[in-house]
Amino acid sequence: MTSPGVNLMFRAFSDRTRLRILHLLLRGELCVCDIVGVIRVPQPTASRHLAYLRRAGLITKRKQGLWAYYKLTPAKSAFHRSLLKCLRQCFRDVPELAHDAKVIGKRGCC
Amino acid sequence: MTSPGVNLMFRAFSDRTRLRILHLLLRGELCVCDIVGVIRVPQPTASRHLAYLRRAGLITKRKQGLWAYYKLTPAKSAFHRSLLKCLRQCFRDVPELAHDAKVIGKRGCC
DNA sequence: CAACTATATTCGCCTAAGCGAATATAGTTC
DNA sequence: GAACTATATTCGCTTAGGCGAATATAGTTG
Repeated sequence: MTSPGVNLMFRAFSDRTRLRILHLLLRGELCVCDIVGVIRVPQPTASRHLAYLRRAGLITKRKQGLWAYYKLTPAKSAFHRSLLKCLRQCFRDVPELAHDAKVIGKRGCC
Repeated sequence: MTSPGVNLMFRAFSDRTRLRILHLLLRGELCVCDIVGVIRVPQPTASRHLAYLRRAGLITKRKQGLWAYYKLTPAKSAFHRSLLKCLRQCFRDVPELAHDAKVIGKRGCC
């Protein structure tokens, strides 16, 4: 009846851990262990949030061997594009995003 | 420790009723009875959501006599501006917003 | 002040969803 | 196939928050 999509996408952005994951993915594809290594959260927690983001249509998964790589879904609507812009703008308002950016700069892949 | 602001604002957008209220307010100030009249939700429900939106810093309240008028808070950050843009873009993705716009077009004030 | 009107708050109930801990799955390597 | 590694799922617990119904508050009008 009504679009669950928009609500679900906003909801996806409303959790701190998920916001950090999304923001990391702005830089491109990452595997789970990279994400875990940067945001320092238990691996099952990361997987749970990644599943949530996938359900919301915000990220896609690519499996290769033991690894799972995630990246942002390319925006397919004006709304989605605007949401991604919000994501970029968050940077200055959410302190841990700056921290994450610094940490991932210093890392190789897992 | 961490910014509750961004999370809270996203969360505020993730409820269907609140999204409808916010979208109505894009047109300017409205009183509670107007909102109730358009989105057809019990008055206490509307008040509850309005209180939520106020806590999130998204709307402000003006009391005049018996009436309470609400309007969008002017954006004070790039992030907030982007969020409002999302709000405008939602229009085509959330069917009831078009309906609401039609209904409010035909109304005088309460 | 009594009746009325617009708005706000409280209460009890129920669901979504977050977390840590444990466990399952799947692919790799020896 | 046994051990190992990366990732996913499940479980039990807890909190946020949605809803309807009832009630409270505050301002207005007679």
